[in-house]
Amino acid sequence: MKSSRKAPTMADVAREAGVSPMTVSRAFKSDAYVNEETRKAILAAAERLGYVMDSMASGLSSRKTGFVAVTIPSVNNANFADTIRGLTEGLQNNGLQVLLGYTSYNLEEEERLVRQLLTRRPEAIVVTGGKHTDKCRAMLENAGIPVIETWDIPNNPIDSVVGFSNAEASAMIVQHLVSTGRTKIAFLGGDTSRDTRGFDRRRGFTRTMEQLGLDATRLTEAGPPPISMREGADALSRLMQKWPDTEAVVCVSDLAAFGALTECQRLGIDVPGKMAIAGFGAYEISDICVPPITSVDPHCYQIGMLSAQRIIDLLSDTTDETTTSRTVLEPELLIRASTVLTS
Amino acid sequence: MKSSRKAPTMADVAREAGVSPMTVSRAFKSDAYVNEETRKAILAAAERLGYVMDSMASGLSSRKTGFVAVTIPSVNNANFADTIRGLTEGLQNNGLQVLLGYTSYNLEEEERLVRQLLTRRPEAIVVTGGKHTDKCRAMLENAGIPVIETWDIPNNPIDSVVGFSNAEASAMIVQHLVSTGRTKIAFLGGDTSRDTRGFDRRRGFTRTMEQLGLDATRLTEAGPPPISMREGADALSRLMQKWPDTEAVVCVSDLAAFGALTECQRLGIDVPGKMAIAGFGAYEISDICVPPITSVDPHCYQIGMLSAQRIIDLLSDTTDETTTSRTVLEPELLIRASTVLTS
DNA sequence: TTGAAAGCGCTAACAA
DNA sequence: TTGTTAGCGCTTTCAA
Repeated sequence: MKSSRKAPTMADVAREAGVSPMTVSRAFKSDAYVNEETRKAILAAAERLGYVMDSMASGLSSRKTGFVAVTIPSVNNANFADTIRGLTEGLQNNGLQVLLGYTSYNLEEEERLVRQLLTRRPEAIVVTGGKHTDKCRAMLENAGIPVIETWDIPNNPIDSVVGFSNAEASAMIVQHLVSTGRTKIAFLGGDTSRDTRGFDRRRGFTRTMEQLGLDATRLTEAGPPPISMREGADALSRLMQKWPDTEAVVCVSDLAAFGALTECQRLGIDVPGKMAIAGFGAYEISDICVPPITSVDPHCYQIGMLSAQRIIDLLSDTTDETTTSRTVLEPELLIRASTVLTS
Repeated sequence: MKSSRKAPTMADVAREAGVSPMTVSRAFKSDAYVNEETRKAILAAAERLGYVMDSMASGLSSRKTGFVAVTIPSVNNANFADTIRGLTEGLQNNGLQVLLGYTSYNLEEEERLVRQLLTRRPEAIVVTGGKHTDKCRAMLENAGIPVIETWDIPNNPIDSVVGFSNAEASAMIVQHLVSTGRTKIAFLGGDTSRDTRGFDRRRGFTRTMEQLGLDATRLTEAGPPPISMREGADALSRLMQKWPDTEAVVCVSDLAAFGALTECQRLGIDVPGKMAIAGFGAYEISDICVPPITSVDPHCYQIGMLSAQRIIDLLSDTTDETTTSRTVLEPELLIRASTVLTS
């Protein structure tokens, strides 16, 4: 906070370089026609003055802010962080910048956040999930910009979708567990409608269990999201008190699954001998812990990348196509030692 | 992307409500003097038109964008995520919004990012660490806004500092390990100057070891940051080949420490019997894994909160004080079973 | 290839 | 309490 004098503007640079402001403006755009020599002179003048372009003013004038608004449930989550990376990387080559906010898994908070973000006139907006408050949905519909719903496959999408079936992810795991001979299978977490994705995973669990004619009532609550490792551990403890003969547990996330694994270690329950454990999210921990935990990879980074791609397509395409596209990713089952009997 | 017609402006709302644009502007500011009835009428009119304020235009005019720029090394890191949470929460009550970017632990990337962020005319900027490229430092110095350097205590700070001594964090751990009777202590990670904080932690290790007259040469490289759990595991494996009699290892982060712990489990090395393991960062995993891992809590959330507080103070304080303040947090040693011999 | 004029949507400053 | 005027710093559009 040294020099507190007013920041130089284009007019200042123009004066310094002996050209008109408009020429300075052109010199800073990669495309525009400017004599190579004058451009050099202008850039030098700008450098001398320590000029930094005001992209807010630029955006106001050109009606292109260069922002893409993104909302995620939590910043402290490796899965969403990967999606953000994919978005950022996919977008930055096109001069677009992510404007990020988090909702704390709260739809009212999402509404507040979306309202705030739209105020910045983003050129597109990416939201997590397909469930929103009515007002939020209305805002998104009327924003007049591309809207991408991710991490889910809404029945009634607002615009574009880049997601996967959370229910199917659970189904894959249940089928795998059954194939290893387990039938007394429990679900841990996903008990609140706040985390619609976790809720969907639990629904996928019960549905698949029922289809296979198995008992789908072993549902252990673990509280509102995000479920911590500790909550996963506590939930497993309660689970074993209630249904001591449980042979396998499907957890709403790898973090909960790891907590459950540690609880088994503390309780002296052999994994996978006595108990199989599976998670969700392909977090690094499930790959490296002992034993490694079976998980499902939803391809978080890809979700971000494909969303970015979609946005770029929509923004560059002049034809005002109303085709609401739907990109569905296939979750990948990662079978690991926590569910495999090596007998 | 339904209604693609032009978004309503204040002028539209003013017309709809039968007042002047200026009155609409006032109606949207919480402080300004507006008749309660006219305000209601205006808000109703805005609602009817689906009006959303353009805070870019507002910022241009008022010279207050409401942005606070923040750079962190990585989004996918629970520690930095906590700092972001602290910042966001501390700032939002004052109508300030975090504009986030990540540098991938790369100073050139930081420079690029800072340049881009300054373009948005933030009212303050928060950066991680005290090491920057010369150009980046110059930009920060000339930005004319409060600059907060965090997560470190630079010798020559740009402006304000909210940090802690990474070297001291290591010192605390070394002293603790020595107090438990270990002398053959190694350090894992922090071998690259890219991660200045990790580097400082390693320096703190060697310095403390030397002060205690112990061998400070057992330094195991783990590659450029971020160090994954897997890299921690691999590094421990190499460490044991090179110095099989090592009794304790100080890891650059809890993630590396957990990786090391799992490797010990795979190698059949008893922790803490044969080997003590300590980490850094107070990640949840180190609290819940078996055995739990001794760590140091740098109070990440507090760093964010205090930075936010400092920014608010600086922005509200009209006196143009040049006092570069320095807030130093005390890391907290969390002694856990991974280093404690229960004999 | 460059410049001049007008205005993006809003608010500061003043006047009523 | 409300309105008027004049920009904020840039780009669009048109003319040179």
